[in-house]
Amino acid sequence: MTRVRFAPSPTGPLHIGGLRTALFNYLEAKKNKGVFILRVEDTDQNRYVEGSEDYIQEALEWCGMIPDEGPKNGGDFGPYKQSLRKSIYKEHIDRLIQEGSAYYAFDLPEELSKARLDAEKTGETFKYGSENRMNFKNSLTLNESDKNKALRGNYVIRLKVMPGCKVSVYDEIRGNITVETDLLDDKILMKSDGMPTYHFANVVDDKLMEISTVIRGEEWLPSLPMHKLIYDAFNWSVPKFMHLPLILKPKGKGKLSKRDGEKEGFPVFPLRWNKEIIGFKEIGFLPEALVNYLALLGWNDGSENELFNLNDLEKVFTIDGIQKAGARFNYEKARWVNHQYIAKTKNSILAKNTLVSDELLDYPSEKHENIVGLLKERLYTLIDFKKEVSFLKEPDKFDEKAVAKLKEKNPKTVLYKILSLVNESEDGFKIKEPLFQWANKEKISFGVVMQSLRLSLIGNLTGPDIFSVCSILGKAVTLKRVSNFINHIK
RNA sequence: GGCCCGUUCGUCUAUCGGUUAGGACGCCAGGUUUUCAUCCUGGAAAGAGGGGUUCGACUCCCCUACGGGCUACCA
Repeated sequence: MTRVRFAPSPTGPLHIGGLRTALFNYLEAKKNKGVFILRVEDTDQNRYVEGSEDYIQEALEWCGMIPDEGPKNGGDFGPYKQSLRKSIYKEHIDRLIQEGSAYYAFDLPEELSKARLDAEKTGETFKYGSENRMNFKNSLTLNESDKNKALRGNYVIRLKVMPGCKVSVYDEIRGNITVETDLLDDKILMKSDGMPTYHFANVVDDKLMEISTVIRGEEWLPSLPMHKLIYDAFNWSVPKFMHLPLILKPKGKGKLSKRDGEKEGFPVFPLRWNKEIIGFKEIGFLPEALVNYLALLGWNDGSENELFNLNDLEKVFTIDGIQKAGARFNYEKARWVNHQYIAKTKNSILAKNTLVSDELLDYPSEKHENIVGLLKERLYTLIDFKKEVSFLKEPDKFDEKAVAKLKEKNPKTVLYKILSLVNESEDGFKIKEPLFQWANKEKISFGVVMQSLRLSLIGNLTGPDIFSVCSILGKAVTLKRVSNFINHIK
């Protein structure tokens, strides 16, 4: 049974790096008809941010990735929030202490940071490990009575790493990762507030929740051998591991951060987080498009196909398609993918999206789908709709440069002809053919004809097909705008 | 600094020892369109460097360079 988990920390809004990790977990689960679990890793109470748990759940739901088990949906392996599992961690750490693979340490944080500074001065890296653990205050060095006294105060519990060995762990994407235990720290497993660290909680929960494959970001690769040591200490078999490449900044150095969005003008979060920070949803991305683009960042199916919705992905996803190197985020391409999805989406569905429907409130609903159909192929994001739909409003100003140019070509006869054709036309405004025939006969260039029409109706020279615009505006409005324009150029 | 991971067009990528190194975004040109956009056609654009292994290396190995990550009582 494939069981995978997405395990974010509720320290703020989930950003697209996390969302992609969730996606690959989800796909691995669905591909194998397995279970997708959401587990909230809230072991750091200082960094807990109100609202982020809900945000994570909502973001996953928006993308169509509903957890099979999790804090909201429940499940047989709960609780799914680490802060609610303290007794479980306690029980397990006690076992390690008893068996001698973990020990209490009483060093003050100040003492440790001083030791760290001292090491830095001599150009060395400080490490609390097998070489020097006997120089510190811990249950290995204190006598029984001092130890018991110390146990009444603050203490942490550290993993006792066996020196002189090699640890090797297999990663499904990268192969074997090997490290010498001499290089490893005696990592803290339990903090002085009684909460486990990530490393410990992660191993215990993955085991207890029967996770078959751990899929997470590459930033965890260096601690993988240490995790293996914890599994070993419990005499547990390890799950499969897959460490995903990171999403990098569009330009410059390093991985994509929350700041990059503000700087470059693109979202890094799926949904709005607060008043200032909007997400892909609010800027007019379809969730399928975001999911599609995120899947493409660091994965491909080996074919030349690039368009996959979540359903397609569930079928074609394989781990051999996952890239090893980090991938730069490219907003232009993301927009292009979104453009493809918008153009493919049915008018009726698009018209219901609030970014679209809000712009259509003043217009008769029977025309909504026509308007959407006329404009959707021009949109890269849904907020573009606001600008595109402005032709419905009477132009408040004209492109005077274009008007001046047009005036030289004596457009009045054209405009009066348009008026009369529109007048004669009953519905549908099939004025295109007669207008062109007339222009041809009168030896008036199409340019003048089209510019007259466009300037009078919209006020400038860009926009969707002008005869469709006529048709949507209706007879009365069209007549009015053309007449107004005739007055304007007097 | 130490450790781990990586490296094909500007970007995302195909190639799994023998290819004119393919596609996509972006860019440029042409076409369709009254115009802008869409759309169609074409173009420029890549194997980090150096050693091996091999009849043959983008592909396998080593070194260097570069990039990324980790190095907290954060995850």
